[in-house]
Amino acid sequence: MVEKRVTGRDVARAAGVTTATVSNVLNGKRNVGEATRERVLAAVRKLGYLPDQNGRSLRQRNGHAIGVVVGKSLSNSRYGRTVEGMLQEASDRGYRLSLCRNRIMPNGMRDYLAAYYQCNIDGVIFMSHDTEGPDSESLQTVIDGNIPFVALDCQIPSTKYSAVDFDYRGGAADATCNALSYGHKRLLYIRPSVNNAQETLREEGVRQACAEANATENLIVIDVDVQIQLDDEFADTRLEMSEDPTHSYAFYLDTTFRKLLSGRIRPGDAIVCSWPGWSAIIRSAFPLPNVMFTDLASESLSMSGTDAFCVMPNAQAGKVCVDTLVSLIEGNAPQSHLLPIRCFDVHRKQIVNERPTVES
Amino acid sequence: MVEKRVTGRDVARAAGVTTATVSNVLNGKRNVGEATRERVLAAVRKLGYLPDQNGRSLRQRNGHAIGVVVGKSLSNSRYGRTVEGMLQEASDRGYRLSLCRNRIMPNGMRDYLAAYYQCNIDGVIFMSHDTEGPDSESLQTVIDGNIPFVALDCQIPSTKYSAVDFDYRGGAADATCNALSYGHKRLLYIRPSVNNAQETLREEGVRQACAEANATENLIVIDVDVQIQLDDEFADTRLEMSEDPTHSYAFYLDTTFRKLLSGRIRPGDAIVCSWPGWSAIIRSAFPLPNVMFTDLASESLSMSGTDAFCVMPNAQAGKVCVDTLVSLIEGNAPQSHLLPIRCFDVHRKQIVNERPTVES
DNA sequence: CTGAAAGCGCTTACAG
DNA sequence: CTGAAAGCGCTTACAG
Repeated sequence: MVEKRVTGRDVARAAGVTTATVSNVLNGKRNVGEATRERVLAAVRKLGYLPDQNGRSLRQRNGHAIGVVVGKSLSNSRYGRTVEGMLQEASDRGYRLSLCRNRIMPNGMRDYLAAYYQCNIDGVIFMSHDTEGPDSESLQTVIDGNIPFVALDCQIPSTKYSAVDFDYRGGAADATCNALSYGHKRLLYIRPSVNNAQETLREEGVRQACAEANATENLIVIDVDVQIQLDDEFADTRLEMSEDPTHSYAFYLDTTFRKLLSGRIRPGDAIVCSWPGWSAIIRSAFPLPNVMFTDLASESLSMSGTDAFCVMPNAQAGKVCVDTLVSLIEGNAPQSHLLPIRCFDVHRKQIVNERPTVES
Repeated sequence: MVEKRVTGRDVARAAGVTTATVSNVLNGKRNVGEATRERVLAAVRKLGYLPDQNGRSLRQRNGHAIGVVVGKSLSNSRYGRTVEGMLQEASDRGYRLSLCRNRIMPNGMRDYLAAYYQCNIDGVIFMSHDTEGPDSESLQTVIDGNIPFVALDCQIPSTKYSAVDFDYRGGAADATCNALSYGHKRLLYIRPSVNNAQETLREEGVRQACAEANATENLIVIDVDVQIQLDDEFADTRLEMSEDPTHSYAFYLDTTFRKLLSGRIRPGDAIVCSWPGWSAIIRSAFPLPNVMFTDLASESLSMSGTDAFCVMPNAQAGKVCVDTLVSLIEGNAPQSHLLPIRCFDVHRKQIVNERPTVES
């Protein structure tokens, strides 16, 4: 596309040196005389030389790029935020971010593994979608091939690759503890009827906090069928494409909550919801006095519809993933990280860092 | 990392041919005898050969990758959705997606231009953030260098590069027309006090629809100061990092709306909001009867707090961008696209495709 | 401290 | 229809 590419040879000629010296000046691998160095740098500036990364990668046997498996989930702002954190950290560390899916290629291999073997990427960050991790066959390939691999939010610890996870249990416990501190009689915990590690841990956290506050008998757990969202990869694509707008997630939830919760919420209840935005929908459907809402996760507009919510450290998770992966690529041992989830109380305007004293 | 890389030479040896033949079989560039072809493919399968893309790119002078400038905006679900559309289309077309920012490098060049000159990417899709496009110097570089370039949502048409834009005017007109069709006395249009193409077009659409319905005297335009969000790149990072949670966007908006709109909303009003989620916040702050809300944009949970909203064709925009860019890379002329924005009415449960008849 | 040369893995004219 | 060879642009031992 460009008429005349500037190459290392052009710079060498202009500076009166060889391409080896140009390379050594730019990469600082070995000592170069000050005068020569200056001449080379001047030529680089003058010609606007930017080394071709393909030649570099071919020779060095690494691509200076990280593959990020985003699955079907990038429209979820949570994952977007995570990728943003990754992007910042990766560019600071001289790595590019290359997006992958989790699709099976014609040869039966997942696309992100193929990208690795094709030397497009030096390692993989696998972002799970609702703690759904990589398939076991791919995981075995990762282990056998010693592929630098970070599993984000997959809840599958291993000594063979790195893992970054969220402390769902602790976050839920803190949030529940905060809710109980307001002295409401009952605690309704509304969770999706899906069985994954995330929801199991959250429920454990809720139960644990209730037990510690001697409020186990006040806890009512309500399961919500969210099948529609989990089954249909293209639910909101259909909305977007105007093909079947009534299947929208929020519309479905609103309808579902109205049916499911009718007559079950009472004034004076404390309500803890597993997923972001649920508080606002339920509050708007059941405008009862003296009900305290908490979401165990948050989206951008969460604050307007709830009294407290957990803040997912998504950007931080992205950074930690990149750090951990680069460490693996450099030959270090795998690490595991468990990131804390903080609960923010809208009225008290503060993070509930430690569990507040219960006033029951 | 991998102990023993499988190379084209290994395949050639196993099949009793030269590397040239292996390449020709895999790329289908020239005719290869059926028997030879079978032998090569068998060897490829047996050895699990995946060609190194660096060697390929170095020789072919292109990287089979597209750069996407995501700026500071990927945590906005709208842009995540767009990237999702790009990813699907790009992988279908054999291109990788490489994330770029819009940062100035030490040499004074934007990172996405550097990536192009380093042959990391074959072209650029520039996703604007609130119709904020590339700086004019970079744009000149793009034009002078004949760099394949697609400006998404930048509202800066040119014959030198491609542009994909949204029909904000048409969407706003349709939505306003739909709101007027309910026969409310007044129409309050609540828009951010920012001067960009997007907001200008939306207001034009609103005014145009009012004029066509002879309702211009019923229109009241209210500007909202959203300075906090536009000024502070890290507003929600601070929230996430627990550094200053009270500056959250939603919290700020809630407070602002309560002050700004106090006493100005009356039962029986129709309210049109420029940005997604505003309807829900305002409705919850002013629970008045018989008020009809419309958002001129949508997020995932929009439906629960509003009566009608515009649906941004984000995934489609992503696909169109990739198609357009690939066409440019292949040497075709630049194109311009204007994507329609549909308005969805929650009660009528349908897309307002054509403007409904006004019943005033 | 610097140069001449080899080679990373691929594709593509050039011969036959 | 297939092979032998050149070369994409870089980095890195190897000499000096």
